Amino acid sequence: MKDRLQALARDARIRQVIAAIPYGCVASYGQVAALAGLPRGARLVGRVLRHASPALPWHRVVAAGGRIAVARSSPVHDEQVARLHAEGVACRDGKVDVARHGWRPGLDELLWGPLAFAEGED
DNA sequence: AGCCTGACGCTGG
DNA sequence: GCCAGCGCCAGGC
Repeated sequence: MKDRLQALARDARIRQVIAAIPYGCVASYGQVAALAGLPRGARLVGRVLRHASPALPWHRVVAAGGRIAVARSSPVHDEQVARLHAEGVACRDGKVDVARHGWRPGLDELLWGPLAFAEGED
């Protein structure tokens, strides 16, 4: 039963990290996982996103290199591109310019409160 | 217990 | 720059 609780805590951390991605920025699955304390948990982030509430800024999570993770043919893909575009993040050929919109934690967190969300739990 | 699957990531051709 | 392979962590059956 404890495993179950740990799993929930894990997912919660992941959701919190995603929620912490600033408007107009994007973070990779691996980055989110790492910030959640799960070094090789990129796939877990994907699992969470699949079940997550639409209230989460899921569109700010992209694959490595700024690539939109879902298939270009998928309606979800278009949805994500639209949402990103809405906040000023341009998508070129299913990709986001990470150099320009990539989330670089440390700035905000350093100023507003260092990853407080990624600690408390456990 | 074992095998398949996945909104991933990295290396190499 | 696209595709194939292989590694990775969990969950569903």
